[in-house]
Amino acid sequence: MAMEWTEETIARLRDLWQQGLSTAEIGRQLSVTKNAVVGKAHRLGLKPRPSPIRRAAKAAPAPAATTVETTAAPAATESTQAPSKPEVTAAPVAAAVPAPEKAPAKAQAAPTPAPQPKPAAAAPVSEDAAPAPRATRAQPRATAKAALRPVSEPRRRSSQSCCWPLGDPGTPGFHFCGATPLPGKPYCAEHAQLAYVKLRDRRDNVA
DNA sequence: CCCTGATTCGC
DNA sequence: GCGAATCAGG
Repeated sequence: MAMEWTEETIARLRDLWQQGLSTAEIGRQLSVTKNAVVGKAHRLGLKPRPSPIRRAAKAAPAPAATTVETTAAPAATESTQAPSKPEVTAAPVAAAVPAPEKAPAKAQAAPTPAPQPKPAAAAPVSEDAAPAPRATRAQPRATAKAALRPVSEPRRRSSQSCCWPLGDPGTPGFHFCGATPLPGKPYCAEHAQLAYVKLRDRRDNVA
C-alpha cells in the first residue's frame, strides 16, 4: 500500500508545509519521501511556495499550426514580487532543522503514525538541537530576524477543532481532541506543544 | 556534489 | 490517489 493519508497526517502535512519546512524535511517528519510530500501537496491544492525552478513545459506539442492565437503567454502574470527567501520566519520548533544525518530509516514507519499523546506526561522533549551537518547550507537563510508581524496571515483554517488523535485510529473510541486550535494550526495549544517537538524519533517511536 | 521543488507516469 | 523516477534550478 502506498500511504494512508489520514485527516491527521494531511493536517500535519498542511501545517508543516505552511511552516515553510522543505518537502524533504516534512517527509522525514512524516516518514515519507519528499516526493510523496510534494505529490500530495499538489493534489491537495496547496503549494504556493517558492519553487527553485520553473520547468518549462516540455511535451507541449501545440497542434495549432494554422491559427495564430497559439501564443498564449503563460507567464508574465504574477511577477509582482516573489518572496525570495520566505522560509520559516517564526516556526515553532520543528523548523530548527532536525535531521542529524541521512535517516537510514525511511518509509518504514507503521501506517498508524498517531503519536500517542500522553496528557499527563509532559513530553520528554529533549530540545537537543542536533548539530545537523547539512544545516550549514540547508538553512542558512533561515536566519532572518523573526520579526515579521503576525498580521495578514489569517486564512489558513485548518479546522475548527484540534485534530490531535486520541486513542488508536480504527478503534471505536478513537477521536480527535476537538479543542479550539491555535490560529493557523491544526492543534490546540496543548497539543501543538507536543506536535511541534522536533523529536525526529517520532516515527521510530510510533512504529 | 549537495540541496530544492515540479512534473510525469506506471501502478 | 499514490509516489518513484525524473527533471531542473541553485
